[in-house]
Amino acid sequence: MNEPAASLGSTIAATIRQWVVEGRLLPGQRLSEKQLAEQLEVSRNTLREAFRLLTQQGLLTHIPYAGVMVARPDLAAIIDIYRVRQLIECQAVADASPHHPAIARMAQAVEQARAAREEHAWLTVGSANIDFHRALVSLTDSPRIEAIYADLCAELRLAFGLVDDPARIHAPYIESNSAIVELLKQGENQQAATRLAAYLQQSERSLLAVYKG
Amino acid sequence: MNEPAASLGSTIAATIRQWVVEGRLLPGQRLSEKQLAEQLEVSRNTLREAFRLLTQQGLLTHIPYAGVMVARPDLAAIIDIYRVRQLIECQAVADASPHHPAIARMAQAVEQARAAREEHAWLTVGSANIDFHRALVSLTDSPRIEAIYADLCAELRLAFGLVDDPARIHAPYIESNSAIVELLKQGENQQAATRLAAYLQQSERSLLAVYKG
DNA sequence: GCATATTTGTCCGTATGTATA
DNA sequence: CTATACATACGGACAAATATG
Repeated sequence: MNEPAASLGSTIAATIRQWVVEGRLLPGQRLSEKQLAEQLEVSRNTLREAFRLLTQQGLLTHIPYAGVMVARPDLAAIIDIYRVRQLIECQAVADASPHHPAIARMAQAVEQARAAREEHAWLTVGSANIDFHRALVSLTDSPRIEAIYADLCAELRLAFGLVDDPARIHAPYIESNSAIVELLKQGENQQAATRLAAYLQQSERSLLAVYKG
Repeated sequence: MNEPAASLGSTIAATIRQWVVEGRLLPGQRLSEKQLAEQLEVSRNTLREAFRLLTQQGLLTHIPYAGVMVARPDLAAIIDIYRVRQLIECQAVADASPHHPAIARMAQAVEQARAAREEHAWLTVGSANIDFHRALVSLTDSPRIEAIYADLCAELRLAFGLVDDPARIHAPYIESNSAIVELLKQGENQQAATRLAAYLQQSERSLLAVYKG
């Protein structure tokens, strides 16, 4: 009944995952087995297990006999990620009950984002925005969809990593998120879904704009 | 420019995957590392890599220091799988263009199912039904959604494996599938989605009924 | 509750195959 | 084309945890 009792491989995977989303490892960068194994003080076999997990999650790219590298999301990947987000999130909102407990978590994330914006803590604003969408997805009450979305978020953070100014990306959407919460509470699911779709489209556009530069 | 040059681990994974969907390995059955490694004539490390891949895909369950076993989908898992199917498939149909090339593939799958039904080849009927839904999902033009759905199908086959009579499960839905294709061609997406939702609900019910027995 | 046997987890050394300089 | 560096795969070894008596 205690913690998952994670194996060393998954622990290492979590570490590398952290490095990737923190930007400590950059997209396209090659990861040497021997070098990383020495640095993390694990054997190559253990490291390889971690590589397989992260490759499956889309964070690393594995080319047989050529090694693994940090995935480099291209334009097509970003478009695809947003297509999946649109499908999952809009449907989640459309089918939501006005009394679902996740709505409270969404409201809480909005408040956190507002407080962080006051202090110009843009990194926190970004995290709160992600929390908002994660809570939104949990409206579906589906463990599998939540797991899929978690992987998607990791890939997205990889893409966001190339963006220098987090304020531009996240800050303008706080009020939009707040409006979605209110609409859900009132049972106006269709309006909420429309609003969410507009947000996603705009977010995708800003991200794509950065990639063209 | 040649074949994907799959690693041995993924080759072994494909073999085990085949065994699982064929019913050669039963849900809940424990897989001994040493025994399987000898049987497949690979080292334990290579086999473990295959285990990681399949565990990530939901086909195997891994408990640290207790080994891996074939996943045993419970009632909650089946309900969850159908929730994901409903979300993905209905949205795919709702947003589909009447001229999408995937519609032709759907129609083709319906014809294959009809032909197989004539010959009472129920296994082929089942495969054609799966092809129908796979084509339906490709309406989204999203590689990630198609990959997610492929994993979902593997889990579903695991659950279907416990069902003795494939005819009961698949045969009645051929005409329903055919109706969906026609509605899509006419641009009646909402009606098609409604019809699809009814099918999924009925399919879920029959599967759950078997599990209670 | 305790000791033992089995299985998994992890690591190392080595040989082979592949890609790249 | 050759050579080097690296990933891949193997087998064996020991440590850690679990299960069984």
